[in-house]
Amino acid sequence: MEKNHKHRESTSSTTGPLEQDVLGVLWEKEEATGREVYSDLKRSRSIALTTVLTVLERLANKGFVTKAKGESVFIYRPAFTKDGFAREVSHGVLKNIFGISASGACASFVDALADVDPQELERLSSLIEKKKKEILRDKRR
Amino acid sequence: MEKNHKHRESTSSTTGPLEQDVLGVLWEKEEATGREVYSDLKRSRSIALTTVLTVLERLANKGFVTKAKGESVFIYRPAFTKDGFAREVSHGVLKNIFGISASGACASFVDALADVDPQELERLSSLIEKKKKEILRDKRR
DNA sequence: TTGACATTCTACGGCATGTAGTATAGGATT
DNA sequence: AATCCTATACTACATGCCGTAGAATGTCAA
Repeated sequence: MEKNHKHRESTSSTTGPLEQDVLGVLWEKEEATGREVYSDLKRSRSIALTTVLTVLERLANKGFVTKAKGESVFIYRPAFTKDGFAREVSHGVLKNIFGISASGACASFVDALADVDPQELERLSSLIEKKKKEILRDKRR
Repeated sequence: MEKNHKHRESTSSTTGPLEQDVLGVLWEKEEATGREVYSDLKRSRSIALTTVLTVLERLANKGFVTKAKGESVFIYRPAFTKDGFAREVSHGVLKNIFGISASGACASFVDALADVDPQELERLSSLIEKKKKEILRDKRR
């Protein structure tokens, strides 16, 4: 029996809670050293500096943060805006769910969105319109 | 240092590719014995009966399928319709992503939907309209 | 009884994530 | 130069999820 083991494709590109917290700090600060992120997180939880560094490293490998050499230390920056990140992450997951049932996903999407931020419904409408036009344009070409 | 380890909350309620395939068979057949699911899957991949049974068991534990004793064998049935499943699963994911950026999630939602099933855009529009009216109505009351 | 089939138990490998100690390297200080 | 501090890298363990499946156990019929 061969080992297939390519699983972890449907829900890939996810991030754990800690990783998201680290990203949160970077979005807040725009940029930070590992130690700065550490100091920030330490305020609300018990954590070691090296843990933060490891997580930053992993986030860098995943392409979610950049790591640039500063004067004497590395500076970490988010590779995406919050919006961009949300897009990036949700795209894969959603695509998969749509494959199962687009209508089901749509329904819960609208519901959830209405719950969280009804104003956003308006914007979603325009997004759809824009997308529809985009598709038409592409088709014509 | 205490062990916290409650991770895997953000992207929980996910299912792997094989699990989804198994669900797919059940949706197709409405109900099936383990062996039936196995026979079906075996047509397109090399897999053992017990593997399928294990997966069915896990899906039952997760609440995605029901397991009922039939005449002489267990009968497995989907606990949700495809739509329901898509709702269930996307709810958790979306809630998390909305927490990060509602607008980002919207954008990628539309993108992903357009990728998979452009026709569905139309329906999404009406869903939104309906939702907006619903909100208005509720407000007036 | 024996054998076929159903179901459960147990278990391994790999990967993602949280967690962090330890080693190393490079610059500052004495 | 010897020492020390800090930044970073390396290494490693735990846990949980998923794919995978053999082995043990149970049950019914010929």
